[in-house]
Amino acid sequence: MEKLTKRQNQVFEFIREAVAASGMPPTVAEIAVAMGVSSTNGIRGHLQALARKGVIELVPNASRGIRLLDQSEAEAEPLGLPIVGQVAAGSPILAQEHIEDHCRVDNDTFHPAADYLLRVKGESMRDAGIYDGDLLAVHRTSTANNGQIVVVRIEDEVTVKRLQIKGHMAYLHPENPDFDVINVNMKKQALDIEGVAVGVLRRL
Amino acid sequence: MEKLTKRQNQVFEFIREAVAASGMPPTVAEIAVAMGVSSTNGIRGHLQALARKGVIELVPNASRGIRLLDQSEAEAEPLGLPIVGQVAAGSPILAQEHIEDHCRVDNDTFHPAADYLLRVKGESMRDAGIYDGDLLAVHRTSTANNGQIVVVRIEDEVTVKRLQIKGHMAYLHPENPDFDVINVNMKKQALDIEGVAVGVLRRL
DNA sequence: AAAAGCACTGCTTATTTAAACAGTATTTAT
DNA sequence: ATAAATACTGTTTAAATAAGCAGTGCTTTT
Repeated sequence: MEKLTKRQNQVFEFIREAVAASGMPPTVAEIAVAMGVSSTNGIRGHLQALARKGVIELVPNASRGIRLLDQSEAEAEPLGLPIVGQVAAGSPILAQEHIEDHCRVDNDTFHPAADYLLRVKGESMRDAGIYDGDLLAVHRTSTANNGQIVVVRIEDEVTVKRLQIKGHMAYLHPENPDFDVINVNMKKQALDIEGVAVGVLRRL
Repeated sequence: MEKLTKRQNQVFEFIREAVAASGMPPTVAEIAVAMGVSSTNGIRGHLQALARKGVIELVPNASRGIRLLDQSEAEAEPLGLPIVGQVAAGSPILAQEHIEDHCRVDNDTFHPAADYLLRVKGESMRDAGIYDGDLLAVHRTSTANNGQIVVVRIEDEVTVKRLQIKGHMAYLHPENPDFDVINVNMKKQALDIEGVAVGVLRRL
């Protein structure tokens, strides 16, 4: 960005202060008075220079037609919760390569607190209001109660289902009649609970 | 604070949107065009009413002399998005008394950005994956396209439906066969679009 | 040394804009 | 029932405002 002259900077600062103070941009005449300049034309040059240098935009023939363009420095923003996409077989859910993005959602939005957002694949939980592409807020835990929607890993596959445990059998219920219940004999097969669902976030 | 009429609310909303979009308040004539009113005088009355009710301040003889007051959550970033519950007839959706709570969700999680979260009542949008108690992320706007899920005000009632406009008829489609389509003849009944749904947030 | 840019004065003109006047019809409150 | 507030149409006027023209010094760059 081209540098402003000292005077241009004064004019720019005045415009910013005026907008902050009164909620509307100043007129050219108001700037002239504030700058101690007797002609509005003395200011017009500055405005055109500011517009050319990209810090403001001038709206032709509009009163107070000065638009501040924010070239605000990117502030150090908290990353928020990681969005986890496809999980490769055998690797931890929160491995770096699974993190598609971040979403600035406060983790205490949910109870218990969410640790990450899992992008849901498929329609198997449709009737629970969880659709393909939704972000499922997940609280990491290795224990869950019957009836909770859980993120589980069976034979290196990660899936989301409603949990029911009876003795050594685990039944993973989909919420869609087109899908079958998955039966897991925990004496023969490993069933790892990765977390419980604590919320849903969908972008329309 | 004294409640606004429906029309006054529309005018107030437009001013807010205009300030946000262009960085300066609109002229009376611009508001008149946006409201579909042929005389600026039709708007002056609204502005004076809004000033009397304390939501704006009018600067005499100044072009664009409209100052938005009530900076409540204008820069209340740490609070996050307001959660709006039951909306009383005739008052702005974001009126203080409707705000149940806040949720620290970054508004650019959604596109376009969400302005507030509306707590959904009833099951009429169930098959769109929007359930009773869900928080609907809403972008404030007074215009929407066919097929979008919108927040509308009909006869002072606020409701969420899928929008379809054909000529002077508006059809508000529920997403649940147990509910009927609402037909609104816009020549007879006012239909005010309060915003479009941009996301869903559910706490399990 | 010349050219370009900066920072103005002073004046004029056209457009934008707020605001006032004079009405009408409808709704809401007393 | 009456008054007040709401929600306008249509026109006019004057103030506010942007923008153009023609200059004057001064400083910085080429």
